[in-house]
Amino acid sequence: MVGLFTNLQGEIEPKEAFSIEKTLYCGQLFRFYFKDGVFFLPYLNSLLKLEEKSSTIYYSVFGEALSDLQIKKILGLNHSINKINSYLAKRDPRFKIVIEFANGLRIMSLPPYETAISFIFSIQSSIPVIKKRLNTLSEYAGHCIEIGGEKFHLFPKSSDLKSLSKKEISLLKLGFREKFFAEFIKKYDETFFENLKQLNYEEKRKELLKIKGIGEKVGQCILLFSLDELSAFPVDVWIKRGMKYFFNEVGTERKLSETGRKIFGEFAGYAQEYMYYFLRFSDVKTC
DNA sequence: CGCCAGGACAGCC
DNA sequence: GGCTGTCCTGGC
Repeated sequence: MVGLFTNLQGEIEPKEAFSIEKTLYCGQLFRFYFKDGVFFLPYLNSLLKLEEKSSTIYYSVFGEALSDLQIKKILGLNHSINKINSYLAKRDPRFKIVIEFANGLRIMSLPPYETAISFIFSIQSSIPVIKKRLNTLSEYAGHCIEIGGEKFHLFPKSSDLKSLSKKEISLLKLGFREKFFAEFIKKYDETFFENLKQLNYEEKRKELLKIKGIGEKVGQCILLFSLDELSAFPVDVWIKRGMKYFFNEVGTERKLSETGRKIFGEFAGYAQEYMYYFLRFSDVKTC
C-alpha cells in the first residue's frame, strides 16, 4: 500500500485536439485499464483516473499527489498540437490524411525506467502479451492501490526488482528476453535514466544502445516516450511498411529512422505515432 | 495441430 | 557498415 490515500480531483479543458483513446491505444503505454468509460493509469506512485465528457477531462489522483501541470505533461497536453500538425503537413503534404486521421493523439511523458523495461518486454511480442508480462511483474513486486474493492498495482521500483527471485523472473515467461531483463534490473535504476535527460539526443541514444536488449527500435521508443525527444522515430514492422507506402523508402531500421527524422524534423516522433495509428486503425491497407 | 507475428544480437562477410 | 539465422510465447 502506498501511504495514505489522497484523492485529488480536478478537470482539464484541452485548448486543442485531445483524445484519450487515441493517446492510449497507440502503443506508447501498455498498462492502463478501461472500465465503464473510465481509464485508470498507474504512474509512478500514483493512480490516475481519467474520464472524458464532452471534451472536458475529469481526473482523480490516488496515492501520491500529482499537480494539474504534471498531469498535463504526462498526457502531452503541454504540446502545441496545432503548430505541430501544420509543421508536419508542411514538411510533407502527402501526410495530411494521416495527421487528420490521428488528430488528438498525444505523445505522453512516461517514466523512463518503466518504459525501458516495457519495451524490452515488447521485443517480438504482441501488445496483449506485453501487457500480461508487465501486469504479472507489477503484481509480484509493485505496490497495490485499492479503490472500491478493485486492486491496481503500481509499477515496481528498481529497489523492488533487485530482490526478485529467479523463480519469480521465470514465471514472467519472458523467453529469450529473460536474460536481458535479469541483467537490466541488476545494472540499472531510475537514477541512471534521470541522468540521461541531461544529455543530447545522440548521447542519450548511444547510452541506451549499450544496454543489452535495447536496439535501435526499442531505444527510440524510450527516447520518444520518456526522455523528451520528440524527434525520435522508432521503426517497427508497421512503420517499415508505412515508409514504403508513403515515401517509397526501404532499408534497415537505422536508415529508415534517419530518413523519417529528416523528413519530419523536430516533431518526427509525432509523425511516427500518427503513422502507426493510421496504419493500424484506418481502412487503408498498405500490404 | 501448424502457422504466424514481433526485434535484438552474434557471427558472418 | 549490411545480411542471415536464431531466439520464445501466445493467439488463431
